[in-house]
Amino acid sequence: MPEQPSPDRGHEPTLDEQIAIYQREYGDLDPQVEKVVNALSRLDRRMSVAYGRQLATLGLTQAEWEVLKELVMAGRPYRLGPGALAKRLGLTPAAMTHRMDRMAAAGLITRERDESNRVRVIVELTDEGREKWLQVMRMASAFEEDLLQDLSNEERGTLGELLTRLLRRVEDTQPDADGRLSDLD
Amino acid sequence: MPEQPSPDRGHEPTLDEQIAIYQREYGDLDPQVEKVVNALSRLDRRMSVAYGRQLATLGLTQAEWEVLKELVMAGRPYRLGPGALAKRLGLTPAAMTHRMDRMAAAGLITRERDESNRVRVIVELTDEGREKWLQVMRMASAFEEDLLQDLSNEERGTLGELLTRLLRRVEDTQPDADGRLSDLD
DNA sequence: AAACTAAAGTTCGATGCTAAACAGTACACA
DNA sequence: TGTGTACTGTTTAGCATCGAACTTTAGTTT
Repeated sequence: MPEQPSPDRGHEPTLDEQIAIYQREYGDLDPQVEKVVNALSRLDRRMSVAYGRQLATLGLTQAEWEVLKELVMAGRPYRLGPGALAKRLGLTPAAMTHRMDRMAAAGLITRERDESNRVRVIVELTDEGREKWLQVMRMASAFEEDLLQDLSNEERGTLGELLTRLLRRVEDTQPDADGRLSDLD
Repeated sequence: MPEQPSPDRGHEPTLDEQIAIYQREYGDLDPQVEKVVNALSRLDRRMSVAYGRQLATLGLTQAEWEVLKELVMAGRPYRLGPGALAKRLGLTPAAMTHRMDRMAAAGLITRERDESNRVRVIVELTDEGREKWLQVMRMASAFEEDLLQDLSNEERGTLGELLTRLLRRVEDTQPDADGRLSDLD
C-alpha cells in the first residue's frame, strides 16, 4: 500500500488554511473580506448538499423541488405556464419541456392546454405534488432551525440585517440582466 | 402585443415578499430564520453569477476556473493528479478526463505520465494558466471589496464570525461523507 | 516467477442541459 | 379576408456530466 511518498492528501483545507494559502499565493488580499466571502460560499454549498440529501430521502430531485417551490409560490390554484417557470428557474424553455415530461410522469404536476389561448399550456400542481412540498418544508425548517441553534435571537437579527445589506448592494450593482436567478431556498 | 390580461409578471419577489408568501403557504416558520437562510442563498447565487460574468470576460469557464484554483492551492510546482483534482472538485474521474482534454487544448495545463509510476498522470499549470489565475484574482478581490464597502470594519468582523460559527455547526452536523465539496471562492 | 489484488485513468452509454430552428396560435392592420 | 408580427412551447443537435466497464501498472502472495 504505497501512499507514503504520494503528494496527495485528499483532505480539504479548513477555511483559515485556505485563506492563508490565498495570501501566500496572492499577496494583495484583505483576510477579513476573504473570510466573509469564503465562509458564505462554503456555507451555501454545505446547505445545498444537506438539502439534496433530504430531498433524496423523499424521492425528489433538486430539479423537481425547484419546480414545486415555484408553483406553490405562485399561490392558488398553483398554476403557471412553462415559459414563466423557465424564466423563474433560469432554464431554457427546452429544458422545461423535458422537466415537465418527467414530473407529469411522476404525478407531481398536470399539463394541459389553455382553451382560451391554445398556444399556451397550464402546468398545475397535483395534490401529491403539494403534499411533497409540505414534507420538504417540514424537513427544511427543522434543518434550518438546527443550523441556527447556536445563535441567540439578537445574533440572528444582526446576521439577517448584515446579509440583507450585502444583498441590496449586490442587487443594485449587478442588476438582474434577465429574470434568470434561482436557488433552493 | 397582448400582455395585459396575462397572468405572468416575470418579476422576482423581493426577499421580504418571498418570506411573506412562505408564511402564508406554510404557517410554521420562523421569519428570522428564513431571512438568514434565504438571504444567504440569494447572496451566493448573485455572487456566482457576477463571478461567472467576470470569468467570461477573461475567456474562462467556471469549470476551468475551478481547476486553476485547485492547482494553485496545491502550491508550487502546481501539480496534481486527475484523481486528486476530481475528488477536490466533486467530479467523477470521467468528467475530469474530458476537462483536462479541453484545458490542455486551451493551453492552461499540461498533462504527462509520471515516469516513476506509469499508471499515474501529472497535471501541471502552465505559465498561461497561472497568469489567468492572477487576472481572475485581481478582478475577484476588487469585486469582493466593492461588495462589502457598505460595512464597517467592525461589522465585517461580526459577519465573518457569525458565518464561521454557522459553518462550524454545519460541518459538525453534516460530516463530509466523501471528499466531495467544492465551490468557487 | 505467476497469479491475485488494488489503484489510476480512459472509454462507453445514458441523461439533462443549452442554443437554435421549428410549428402553431392570436392579434393587428390593411 | 388576408398578411404580418409577436409569442408559446416543442424538436433537434451538440456538450458536459455520471455510472460502470475496461486497460494498464504496481505491489503482494505463494
